Amino acid sequence: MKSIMQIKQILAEAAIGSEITVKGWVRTKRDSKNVVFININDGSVIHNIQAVAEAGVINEDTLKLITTGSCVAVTGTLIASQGSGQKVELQISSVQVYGTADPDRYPLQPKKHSLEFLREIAHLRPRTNTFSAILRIRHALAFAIHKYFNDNGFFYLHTPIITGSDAEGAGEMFRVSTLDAKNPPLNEDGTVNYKEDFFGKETNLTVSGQLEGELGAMALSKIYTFGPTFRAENSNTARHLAEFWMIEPEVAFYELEDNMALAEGFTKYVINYALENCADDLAFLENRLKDEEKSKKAEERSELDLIQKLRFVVDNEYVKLTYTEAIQILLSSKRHKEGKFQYPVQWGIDLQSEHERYLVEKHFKKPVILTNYPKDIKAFYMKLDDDGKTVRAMDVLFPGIGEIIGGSQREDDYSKLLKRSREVGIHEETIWWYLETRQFGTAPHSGFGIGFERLVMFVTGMGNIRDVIPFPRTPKSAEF
RNA sequence: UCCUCCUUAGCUCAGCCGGUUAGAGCACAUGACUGUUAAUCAUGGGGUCCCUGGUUCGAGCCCAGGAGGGGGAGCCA
Repeated sequence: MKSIMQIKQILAEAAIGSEITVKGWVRTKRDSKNVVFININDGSVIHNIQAVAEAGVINEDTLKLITTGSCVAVTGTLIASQGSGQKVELQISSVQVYGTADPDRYPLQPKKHSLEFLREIAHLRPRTNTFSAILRIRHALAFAIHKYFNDNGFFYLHTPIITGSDAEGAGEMFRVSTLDAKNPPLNEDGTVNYKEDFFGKETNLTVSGQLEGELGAMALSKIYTFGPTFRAENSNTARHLAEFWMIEPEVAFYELEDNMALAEGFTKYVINYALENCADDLAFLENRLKDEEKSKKAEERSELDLIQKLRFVVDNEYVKLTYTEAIQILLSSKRHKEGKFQYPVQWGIDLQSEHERYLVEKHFKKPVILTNYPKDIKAFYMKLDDDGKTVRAMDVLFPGIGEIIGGSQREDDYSKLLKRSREVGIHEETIWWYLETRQFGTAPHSGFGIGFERLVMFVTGMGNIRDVIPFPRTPKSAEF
């Protein structure tokens, strides 16, 4: 009996001489008078398998249908390759064409395409080496995240996607409604009457599962969320999506220091997992980046190759310092003294990208965890420090990506939390359920959020977040 | 949302000071080739110069408006 095997399996374990059927998509076909070569990829691994046929084995009509992008099933015998590019190849005995791909219309050619062009054909780009590698790494990272938390006693908590709370303050929200947009029911004062809406109130897509995550942590002690998150911000950058995936651990009895250790251990684990399980894909992306760097000026080239860079993060301790210490470093920097920062540096400012980049990429040259920010530039739920000026916040900054994690120890004192929420204008009737956790068995606890796509960007070395998610959603763009 | 750059063949791009019939490489088609590696060689087909309006004897090129995209900033993850 012929076995259907994935190319990954064949290359790893199939015995010479075995009869095999490969099913996949044709990358290239090369033929000469006596022999034809077909390179097939099935997405299981970055490598293709080369199938070979002597002239006459495949009839001419079938051969014509085998073009770049077509889908085929090839049956044959695995033999040692005479060529130098591969160890084994499939000696074809029969070919079935599942689906043709008209070369005049199929947009993927056996050549390099720009990432911008591939974004316009997002329905086909997973068939390229670059995107299949990214998608495999994305999968591996997602799996590693669940594995890390599971192995460390965390429970996966599903927080709501549609939320009735509008108090997270994490950004603009997408409204969820079944009301007739052209003719909504109105109140007497002319405003929309959401009592008539599906849920009987205004609802939105979630911008964060954190508040609900805290509810879980107050029962299960260690939880994490991993789900889609939506922000209706008009952000047009290579680092923002309107729909992205976020991981948010929340842990009872953790203080800020424990939270920092969790963030460091977690990121190192998942990056190391990719290094150990995605070596071929990472090597491919590293070479791709090297090619790209050749067209850059020498001073803009990165000092480390992709894999070296990932190793470096895994092998070195993150720098930990307070916001106040960071401001001091910036103030005493040559760049500040020469007036080269575009934005002024002063205690109390929210650090700008240029400041974060200076700290991470120039000063320390490794991941940095900044803590204890001024309370006025951070969220209402962060625990106030004893000095009354700063909060127990932490941001993890990665080279090239910037902020990859934002987190904090949460305010567990009911009266302080209530006071702070009033100060920032959040009505207690909208978050009464959140406030109650501080009235019923409150506990010190901490957590953070990490943008999944930003992590995938860092691991793959991709420069645009639209290229690490299969179907990016950004302002003015929701194709596919 | 702001600043900035870009839009010419399927793709990546060139196109001089505004002047005849808009070019190249790759891709594609056809042919050649005794095992190729994004094969090679030869030949060939292929254009709404993003859209609208304007200036001009004449616009791919200049001007105005619009659309789409890239990079940077803000906001953040």
